[in-house]
Amino acid sequence: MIIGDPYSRDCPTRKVLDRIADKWAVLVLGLLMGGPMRFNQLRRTVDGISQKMLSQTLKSLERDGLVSRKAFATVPVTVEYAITPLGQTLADTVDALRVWAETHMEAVTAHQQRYDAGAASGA
Amino acid sequence: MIIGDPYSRDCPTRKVLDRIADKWAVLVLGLLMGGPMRFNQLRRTVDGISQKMLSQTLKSLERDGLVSRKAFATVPVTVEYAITPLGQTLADTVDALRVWAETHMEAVTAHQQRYDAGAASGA
DNA sequence: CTGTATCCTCTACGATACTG
DNA sequence: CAGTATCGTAGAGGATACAG
Repeated sequence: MIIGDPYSRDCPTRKVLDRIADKWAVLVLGLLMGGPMRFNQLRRTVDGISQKMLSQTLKSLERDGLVSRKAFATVPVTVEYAITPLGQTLADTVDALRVWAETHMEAVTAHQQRYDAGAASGA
Repeated sequence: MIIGDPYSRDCPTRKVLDRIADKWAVLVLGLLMGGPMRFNQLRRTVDGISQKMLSQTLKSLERDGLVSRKAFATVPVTVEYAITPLGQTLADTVDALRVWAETHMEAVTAHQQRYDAGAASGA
């Protein structure tokens, strides 16, 4: 049954991949590393996210235990989201990708340009 | 304009994220770590991938310089794909995610179940 | 302020068929 | 065997409006 085989359809590793695939989740997670934030505060900070996606992302992160939600019964309801210890471990891991990007993105871009130039001239 | 800010729309880090987001790319990359493979060989090994996606994925990986393509002018054309040194560095980084998954996936799943149970009862 | 529900579009992907 | 081109569909995600 090979539960650890990423090449089979049902594998926990693929699930993590899908979570990382969600760029909004990664972005929000990274943002919360800097401390708790409120809903609209997140929305304003993450460039381009819609309420729907933010809401959806936060709910998903909370369900996974990566982020915690705390509501305050103030007059206009206030909600604070914070990263959990578990979420912190994932965020740290994902951060390695950011480092990779910063280190190698230039090489990738350069290669893309060479590739595009070559493909255009029929090579 | 903060080009290095992942929270702005145009940021190299987001591009890497998008690449990782592509589970097929990750899967193929991981597979090629074990040595060069041919097109249909990859197709047979990666459970559930379509020719279209495999073709597309390989082309994309090649363009990024993460994978190299070598064609042999045999009677039925033979093509071999191999991971590049650059691709290797990414694969290694991504592997950290696999490790995270194996380490924490159980905790995540457990939390999901608790969450679902709580949400159902209205807590 | 913090969400949820609805609609609507747009694209990613699979299936299929065809070429070198 | 290795790919490309076309078509159809399902789902992701944005915009909007509404509710607690």
